[in-house]
Amino acid sequence: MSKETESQLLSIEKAQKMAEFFSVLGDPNRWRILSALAIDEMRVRDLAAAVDMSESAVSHQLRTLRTSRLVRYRKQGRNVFYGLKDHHILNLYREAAEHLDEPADETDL
Amino acid sequence: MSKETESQLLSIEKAQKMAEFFSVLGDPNRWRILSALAIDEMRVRDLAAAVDMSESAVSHQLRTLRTSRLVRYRKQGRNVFYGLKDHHILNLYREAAEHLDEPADETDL
DNA sequence: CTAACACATGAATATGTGTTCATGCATTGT
DNA sequence: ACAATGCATGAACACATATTCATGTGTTAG
Repeated sequence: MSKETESQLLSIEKAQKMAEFFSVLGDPNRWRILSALAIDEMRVRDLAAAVDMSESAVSHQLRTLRTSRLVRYRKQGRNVFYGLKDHHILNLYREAAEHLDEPADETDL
Repeated sequence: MSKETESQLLSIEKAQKMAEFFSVLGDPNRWRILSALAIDEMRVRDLAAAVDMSESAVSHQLRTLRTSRLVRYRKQGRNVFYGLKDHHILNLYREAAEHLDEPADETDL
């Protein structure tokens, strides 16, 4: 699917990596966290309040998001500020939103 | 995050829909199936052979992909030909591949 | 120094998900 | 008509994953 070798069967390894990445985006609370961070940088504690989750749960999810390089963080004293890492997440959101907005036709049933 | 209302906290419902959609792309075998269909339209049976899965497993996955409107199908006698539905899947692939190709920096650990 | 605070982490539990296996349903060939 | 083919589906089981709870680490306030 890359520029030159478009449309080849994905290797098991590459398919696995794709799946692992998209799985990270397969959780509603992670999307809520990401959307909150799209507004502004935030501390874990404020993030937890914003999305109505326990600080522990948020911290666990942030670890996942860090591993996938979707967020960055910055320590300042005993606070840790998180923010979005790059533009890819926004592009993925837009692309998916477009797809979801398309009307369903009969063949989908 | 839409054009005008960029950067608002995602509602639980919208976050849920996003997550559901991305979850579909969170399985390696579904990516293998999609990449096979990117090459050409295919029957279930050939698809199963191509990705080395049982026809039943492929059929189950195709159902998921149909529900998400990622594939279309066309019946011809007792055969059913599946194909990619639209361009979004390719754009999502490219965007993710770009992200995965970016080097990890120290703050990710 | 000590207590409180902000966050991270590990273990355990509950819930979700993908495959297999068995079976069902059309359609085609003889 | 009957058997075989191609695909779909439901139940069950195995495995992954998200939250909670308890605890640990580092930092600031008193």
